[in-house]
Order: sequence, then structure tokens, then C-alpha cells
Amino acid sequence: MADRLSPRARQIVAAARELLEKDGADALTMRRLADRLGIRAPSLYKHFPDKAAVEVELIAEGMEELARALEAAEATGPAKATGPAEAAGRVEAADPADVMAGLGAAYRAYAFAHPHLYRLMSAGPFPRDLLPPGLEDRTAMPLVRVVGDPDRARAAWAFAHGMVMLELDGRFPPGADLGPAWRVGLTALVRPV
Amino acid sequence: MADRLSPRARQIVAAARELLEKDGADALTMRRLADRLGIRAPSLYKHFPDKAAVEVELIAEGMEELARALEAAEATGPAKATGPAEAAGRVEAADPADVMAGLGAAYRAYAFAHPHLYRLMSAGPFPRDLLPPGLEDRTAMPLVRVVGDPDRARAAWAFAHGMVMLELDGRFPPGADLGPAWRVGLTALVRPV
DNA sequence: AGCCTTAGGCTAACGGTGTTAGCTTCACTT
DNA sequence: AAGTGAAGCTAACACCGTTAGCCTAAGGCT
Repeated sequence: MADRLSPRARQIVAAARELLEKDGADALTMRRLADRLGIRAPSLYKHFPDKAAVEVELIAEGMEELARALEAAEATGPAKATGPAEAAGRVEAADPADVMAGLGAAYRAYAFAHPHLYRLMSAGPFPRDLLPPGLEDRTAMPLVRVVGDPDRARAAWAFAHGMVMLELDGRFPPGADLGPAWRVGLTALVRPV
Repeated sequence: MADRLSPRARQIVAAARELLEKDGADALTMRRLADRLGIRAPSLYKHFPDKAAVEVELIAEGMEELARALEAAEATGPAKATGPAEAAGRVEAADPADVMAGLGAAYRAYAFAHPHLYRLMSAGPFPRDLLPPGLEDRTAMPLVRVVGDPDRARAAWAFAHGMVMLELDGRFPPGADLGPAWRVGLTALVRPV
């Protein structure tokens, strides 16, 4: 992901990410991005063909991180499953429901830790062709493994994405506790016994 | 919804809707909107304080229509439930699974019939205070009725919204048949027996 | 009748956006 | 020494939402 970019280009992406994460999508402007690097906006075009290309880099970065977070959650299981009982060598297969809960928590946590990046990653037309091959599948694999078939995985993904977007957009009644909704959705969509 | 708007304002909203539905959100521009009405952009500000106010009107319109579509689906049930057996007077309570399938189909159908309007309605910060009171609840009621508790309704709503957004954004593998994913999600999230 | 207010248009302009054209400058290679 | 490419620069274009200020026609009031 990083190897195909020149060092300067990587600096630009890093600055873009700071800008995006701190001040939101509206703040991610070619002029402001250039400002932060001490250059003028047109100079950015020596490194990227257009703004979308910079954003694609951010999307790839975010997907990579999200994939890692999900893989970690899959390996670990939810926090409470790492209790004293399993402390001395965990060999038995984890309960799918636990894995599912862990994946959901990790997904939600990532989205809320990086709301603007999540929005950029997961909303709007998808630049599939410009992304490193395999990244998309990698992000999806943990979910597919735990729920079994692809259709169920898609349903679960849609649920998680929908919950995050509705939460981020303040679409649920203000002040509502959404823990139960997450729990209901995740347990309903795990692999059926 | 329409009564608080002057006739001219209603014309503007109508033109805005045509623009949005035909050419997408990027085409909904104050200058282009004015063009379509034979006036200049600044004149629009005699009728609306800003562009967001026009969009709020469109959002209200869309939510109203979606609410109607869902209410109709709730009353009718899915197409196949209106078969010969029920033709002569339907009194028995409909199967929740059927109602759920009908609601899902109606939701999906509305979103795909008006993709740009759906996006405007359902993505981005929600102007709750500027919308006609009760409209939000009205849209949600059919779903709440069929699934029983609010948490389950939120989960189901998130699922449907997520499916639509992922579909609209081309996030699923190209060419994938998403019927099964919809079916799995909807049946998993109806009220449990 | 005459006046005055208001609705609803207009032009000009501001600051912001992404982007292009064309110039320069500097380092490195031949 | 000459030449070349990378990476900066300024100026500018077309577009965006929005504001200020002007004008004109219609309607109500004295």
C-alpha cells in the first residue's frame, strides 16, 4: 500500500489524514492540505492526479486498519471470553456468538474512533479498481468465517454498516442506548445453530 | 408540509426535486435550480434562507412518501399473500414474516426508485428540528409494529438502510444477487416465535 | 388620486472549491 | 558543461453558496 507511493506522497497522505480526522471531510481541501505542508495547492498535482487519488489512499489505509482490527477481534474473542478459565491455553473452538459479538464491537469501535475516515471509506461510490487487490476480501473474511455463508455475511455487514451510519448521523432518537439494538442484531445474524 | 410554503416556494422545491432525481446531488445547485425556473440564483434567497432549507423540504417530501409506501405494504402484505386464498375477505392476522418481507421489499423499492432522494434523506446529519413533527415516528411505526420491541426495530432499520446504501454505492461484489441477503436479514430480524 | 410598502426579481461581488497552463529552479546524470 | 526531470511557483478558469444593494410592479391606505 505504501510502497507504490513516493516519500513525499506519503507525507501528503499523512497530512490529509490529520486534516480529515481532526476537522472532517469539509476541511480536507487541496489548499488547506497544501498549507499544512508549506506548499501551494497546485504543487499537490505533481504527486497525485486529483483529490480523489489522495482520498483513495486514505480509504486503503482505513480498510487495512479495519481489517487488522477485525482479524484481531476474531483471534481474541470478546473481552470476557479471555477470562481466567481460558487463561492457560485456549484450544477449544470459540462460540460463534462470542466471536460475532467481538467482531461487532471491534467494527463499531473502529468506526467511532475514526468517524470521518469511516465515512470516507464506506460511503459514496466505491473505487474498487484503484484499491490494492485483496484488501476488500481480507476485510470481509472474518465475518464470512463466523457466519458461514456469504449471504448471511452480507446481511450482517449491512446491519453493522447501517448501525454505524445511523449512529454517526444522529438518526436514532437522541440519548438512546444502542447497545441492545447491536446485541439483538448480532445475535440474530450469527450462524443459526 | 406543503401548506407552510408559498406557491412559488413549492415550484422551487418541485424543480429542485427534478434536478436531484434526474442528475444527482451534484447537479442540485442554486444556479442550476434558478436556471430551471428562469431566474437568477440570488432570487432564490427571497424564498428560502439557504440551500439547506430547500433540501429539508425535499427530505420531508421523501420521508412522507416513504412512510406512505411502508404503511401500504403493511396493510397489503407481500404480493403472494394476496393470492386466491385470501381473496374473499382477509380477517386473520397476517404472518409477521410476511409483513416483514413486504416492508423490506417496499423500503428497497422506494430507495431504488429514488436513489438520490433516498441518499439526501438518509445520509448526512439529520435536520430533526426543521422537519414536521411526527413524520419521523410515522415512518418508523410500521416496522416497530411488526417486530415488537424498539431495539429489534432499530436493528432491522439499520439492516435495511445498510443494505440499500451498500447496494447504491456498489459496495457488494458486482453482479451479486442480493435477494438472499435481504431474505436472510429480514427473517432473522422479525419478532422471534 | 396619491403614497408607501412589500414581493420578487436583478447585477455585482466576495471568498471558497478543484484544477490547468506555463514558468522557474535545483539536483543529478551523462 | 549540457541536459533532463522533479517539484515548486503564479495566474487563471469555471464553478460553488451567499450577500449587498438596486429596481420595478402590485396592492392597500389615507
